[in-house]
Amino acid sequence: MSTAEETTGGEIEPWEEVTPDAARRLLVAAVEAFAERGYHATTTRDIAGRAGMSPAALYIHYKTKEELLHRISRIGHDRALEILRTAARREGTAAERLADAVGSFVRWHAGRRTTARVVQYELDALGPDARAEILALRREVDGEVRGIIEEGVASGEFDVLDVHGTTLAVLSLCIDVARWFNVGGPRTPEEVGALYADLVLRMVGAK
Amino acid sequence: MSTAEETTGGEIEPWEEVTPDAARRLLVAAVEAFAERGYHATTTRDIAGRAGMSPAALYIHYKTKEELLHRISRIGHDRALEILRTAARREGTAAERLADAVGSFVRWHAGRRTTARVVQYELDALGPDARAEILALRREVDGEVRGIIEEGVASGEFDVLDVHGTTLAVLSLCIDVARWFNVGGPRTPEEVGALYADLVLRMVGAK
DNA sequence: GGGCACACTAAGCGCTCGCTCAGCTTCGGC
DNA sequence: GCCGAAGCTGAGCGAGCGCTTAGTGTGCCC
Repeated sequence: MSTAEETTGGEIEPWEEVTPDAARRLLVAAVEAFAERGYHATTTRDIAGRAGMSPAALYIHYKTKEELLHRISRIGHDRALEILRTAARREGTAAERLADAVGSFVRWHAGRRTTARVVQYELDALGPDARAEILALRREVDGEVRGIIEEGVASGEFDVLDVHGTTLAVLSLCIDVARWFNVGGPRTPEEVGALYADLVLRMVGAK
Repeated sequence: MSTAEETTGGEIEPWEEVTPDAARRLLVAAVEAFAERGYHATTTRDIAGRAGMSPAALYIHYKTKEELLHRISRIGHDRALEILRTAARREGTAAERLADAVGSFVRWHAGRRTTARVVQYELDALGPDARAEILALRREVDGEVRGIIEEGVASGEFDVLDVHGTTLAVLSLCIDVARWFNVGGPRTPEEVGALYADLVLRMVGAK
């Protein structure tokens, strides 16, 4: 395991908002472990060990193992939403903004694959309250993409019959990258982002 | 919880190849539990309880909890491959066969969502040998879809620059249905299948 | 330099996990 | 009517889980 150094589309080293240092190390260790084995198959001893600490140290910075997942999920969803908002609110045609949104969203899912995996696939491990909070963020994510598509349809740029269904499909395509993308594989996050942006423009019938 | 009765595209009641009856009940219970909570969060007591048996009964029919997952994954992948092969080998243009493949594959992921969820998302819980066996089946799945796309490109029906990447995206779209599809939701498996078939034809630039 | 807040560890508690095993019931063959 | 095989249960073992607690080391304020 090496320190991650891939370019991920203008992102600074993440998790810097998590302090103190020991809490961040634990959180980064949890992201890696959850992404590798899943939340339920990860032990608190494993997380603490990866962070170079004893099992009990975890509980000084986090109340429970679930709080770690909640924090990761919250920060990850905030970041995902920020990426989409930036693309949605820039200047340009709907096609340009949709391509930008899909491209950067996919680059994030590929380049920060470990984080994205936890964020997208471990939602069910959260308790009802945390889950509801995260689901609200997901609806905002959906809204950003739907907004761009609706504008493209309104302006005549796009040819889409089922806006909701197509929005779902676009997000689906992006999110699933976290499942299959292989960091050591033949494709860079940039290449996948460019390919998927093109495919999505075809899906919406961009002129 | 009711007995599943949705139409799923001409499928007979599945798991009938699993005998004796008690073994099938346990396997169906395991599919439900794994799909709901995930493999690692499911206990053997839960599986046995759903099947109306004591915890020890499980071990008369299966050596370990992992063997249950392996059997489910194997049967599910066989079924998925069969669906794609049927579509790929029928008569018709590449566009017709691709639409049929995507439509029926999506209908299966939506209509048999619990099975599909386990099949697509619990692969990592398998040991190395079982995992390798399943990965070989996945390569065959990939090959069937890629084959149709290659034929469409060769015949001039499709306009695709990156065949491998586009194949990945098409499968991605289908598989992710198992993550978000809601049985009580507003869309039927048939509707999603039809929408996704149309989107995929757009992705490959079908004339 | 004494006292105290803070970050951390070693040890371990109570619990539940996957899985086992001795024994009970049922049933077909003769 | 007896017997052995097969299917299943009740009780429980050893292990590992999330988390707690008592105690230790360290650095800062005065």
